[in-house]
Amino acid sequence: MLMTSEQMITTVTASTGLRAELLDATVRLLHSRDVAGLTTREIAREAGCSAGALYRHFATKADLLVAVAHERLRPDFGEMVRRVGSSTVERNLENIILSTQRFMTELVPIVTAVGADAELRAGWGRAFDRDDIPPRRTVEAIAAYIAAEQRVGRVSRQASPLMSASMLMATCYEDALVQYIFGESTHGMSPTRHARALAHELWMGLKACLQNE
Amino acid sequence: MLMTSEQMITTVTASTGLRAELLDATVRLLHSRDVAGLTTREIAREAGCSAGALYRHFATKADLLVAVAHERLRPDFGEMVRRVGSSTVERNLENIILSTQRFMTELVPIVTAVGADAELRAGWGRAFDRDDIPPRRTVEAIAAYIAAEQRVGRVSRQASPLMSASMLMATCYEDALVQYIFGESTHGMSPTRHARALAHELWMGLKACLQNE
Amino acid sequence: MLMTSEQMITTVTASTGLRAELLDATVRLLHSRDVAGLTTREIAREAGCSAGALYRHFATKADLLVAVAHERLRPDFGEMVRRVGSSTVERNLENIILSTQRFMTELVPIVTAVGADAELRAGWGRAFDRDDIPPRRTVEAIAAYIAAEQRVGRVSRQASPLMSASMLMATCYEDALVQYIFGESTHGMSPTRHARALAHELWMGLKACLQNE
Amino acid sequence: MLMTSEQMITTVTASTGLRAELLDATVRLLHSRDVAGLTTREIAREAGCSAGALYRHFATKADLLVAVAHERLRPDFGEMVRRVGSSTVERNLENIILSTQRFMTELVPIVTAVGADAELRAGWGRAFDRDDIPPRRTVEAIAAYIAAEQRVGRVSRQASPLMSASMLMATCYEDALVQYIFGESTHGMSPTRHARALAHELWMGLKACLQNE
DNA sequence: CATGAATGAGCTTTCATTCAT
DNA sequence: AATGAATGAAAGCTCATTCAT
Repeated sequence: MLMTSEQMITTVTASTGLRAELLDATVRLLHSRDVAGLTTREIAREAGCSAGALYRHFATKADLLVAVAHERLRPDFGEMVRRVGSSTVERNLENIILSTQRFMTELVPIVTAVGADAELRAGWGRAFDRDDIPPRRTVEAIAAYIAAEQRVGRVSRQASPLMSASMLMATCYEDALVQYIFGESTHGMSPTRHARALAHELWMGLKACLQNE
Repeated sequence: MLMTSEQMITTVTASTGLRAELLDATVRLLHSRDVAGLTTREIAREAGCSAGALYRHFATKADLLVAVAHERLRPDFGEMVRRVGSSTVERNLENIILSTQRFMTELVPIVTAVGADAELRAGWGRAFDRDDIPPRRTVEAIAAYIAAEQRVGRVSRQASPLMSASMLMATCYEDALVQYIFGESTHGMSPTRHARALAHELWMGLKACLQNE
Repeated sequence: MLMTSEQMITTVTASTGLRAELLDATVRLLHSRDVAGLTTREIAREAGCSAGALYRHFATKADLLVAVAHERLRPDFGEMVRRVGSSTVERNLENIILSTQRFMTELVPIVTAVGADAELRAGWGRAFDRDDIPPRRTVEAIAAYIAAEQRVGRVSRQASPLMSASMLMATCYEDALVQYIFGESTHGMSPTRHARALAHELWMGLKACLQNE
Repeated sequence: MLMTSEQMITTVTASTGLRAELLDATVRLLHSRDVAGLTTREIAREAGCSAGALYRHFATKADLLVAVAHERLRPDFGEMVRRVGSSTVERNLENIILSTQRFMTELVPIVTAVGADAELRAGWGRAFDRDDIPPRRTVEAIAAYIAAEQRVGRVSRQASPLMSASMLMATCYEDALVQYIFGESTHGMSPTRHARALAHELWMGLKACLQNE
């Protein structure tokens, strides 16, 4: 089985330290769609500690959000590769999309909050290796699956795993973003239907004219 | 000819009223990539009026930004349909992508700023008809082109114009967003190369096995 | 006549603008010996305006204090030179000392407050030309008088006007500082007696063995 | 031999108790020119103990600084008197000035920090006997040397040892203060040249017209 | 006794908004 | 209608001090 949203993002264990409590509180506030309340004071309150306590664990607010990105936003698509060759590619893509959808629903508020603040943006820019930014990691994980299918002959040689993975991820992100802002998705589809439609469309390109190869 | 970036976003008519001047000034500042500096004072200065004058035309800053979305962020892909049947589909897609890339580069800071503020988000949510939200309009414009090519037989009947248009738009948005936050794109490609690669990958899916149809 | 303390430091005109009011309020607080209360809020309150209003006139607290230094701490010893040749040198020195004493009494709290804050210190360091720092100006004004007396033959050719002026100023500063901190001067003398004693001692060095020249 | 800077300020005995360690740590940090960073935490860290441990020895930070003044800032010019009659007075003065310069360089940040805080100022005011404040002690030590030279006939009877000592000390203090705030001395002289010039000028006054006595 | 996490008041600064002119 | 000075409620962050362990 593919993992659930929680598993993808973080194992929400009973946070022992205040540090973990603060990370959790931040994610919780971010999900509450009330980014205006994403103040250090509010985060501290949500974590059940004082305003100053936050700064014992994170030098700046930017650092806290970088830590959130590092420690709470690391999707693990590792299991997917094991499904290579089994089921159908289209069906596997559909499952990957469903997982990515859930992941993006959680990611959007955070990315939006960081993107809107020049300092946080710069903080993230600095915090990640040039070659290890989160979206690349996600894309590469998905691309790895597609490339594997390509190797076993279930995906056309002409397809670019990276571009297709990129389209998959981007479409899920955009859908989550539109839902975040407008309350409904671009195409009034349910997540399930959207996943099926997207998987189908991607599969069209990936199979290409396999019979001709 | 494809339209320039400015044309895509708004017809910069000679703004007569102060109201229009303020909307234009806001868009201009938003383009300068400094969303943090998007203060009412700065907008007023850019529009050449006083801080207080702004409030004679917009009750709040949120209202101003909603108006910007309504009246200044309406991309017009109309011309694209005229290219149906000419050149090659892949080449036309590439041009559409190049335009969309530019559009998204300008859109990202605005969407990010709105998305980060609960009040602005709610404002946008209220300001647009359920069936007329901006992304849908953009997607539909692109889908219209694809559907037209489908009708003239240059795109596979099995392709979904809407889903493909959606992937195109989303991929451009995501690329612009990553560049906005991390300074470089997910795949170290130049916009031109990325446009070509994306057009190619989309074309793989759209042509499908045309010869079999 | 030598000018009074107020004249030396600033003509306390009825402050019209808020800017002047803020400068005055700052000087007033500084004199109140309660440097802990030298917060922007307190300064604003003393000036009778809101916390934010201060920042319409000064970009930072450091800038405000630099302005205080520039516009409120400019002693004018110009008149002294006119006394060259008249009265006795010792008597003139005594008057200069009395003025300098009053000046230093006002200067000490400000210099102390600035010196104690790394940022303010750096601000002052930047605000003044390398060759035009306040103490140098004061010393040179006094030295100018001594040099003039030297030219008319009432002070020994062997004396260094600059060093003597420096000793005069420093001694007055030190006396004011000790009084500021300990409540009484280093030598339990009254200002008047101290001025006389200091003038006498300086005169000892300045006349040297005039009869031998 | 004249004593070194360390000897002048405090005998750095092997601090056994934590109390002494804290006093030493404070002096050390004060010397590092970063008075702004003089936090209780930093002091504790420098002393190798925890933040809370400090409060077992000193009720407040103010108390700690008062203790520092009492127990660590007692310059001892005692050895100087032994040089009476030997070398030349001017040369001896030069050496005294060099020592005083070093002492003042270290004293300035402390005095500034104390002077800027009303509570610390009051603490120091209370901590010292009216007749035993630190500057008086320093002045008297220097004056003792001058008076001794006076007794052996190498300094004019008309000179006031106390006033001259006062000028010497004040000039050194002022020089150190200006250097602390503005980064360079009032007269762009090196400490060595300044010491020579000051010694010379003082000597002018002290010798007076010795031949006439 | 020592620890160091936690407190919370207070600091400088920003900015949407108001209102006397 | 327009101005722009003034407001004042936050914001992020610091640090002397306390207290359960």
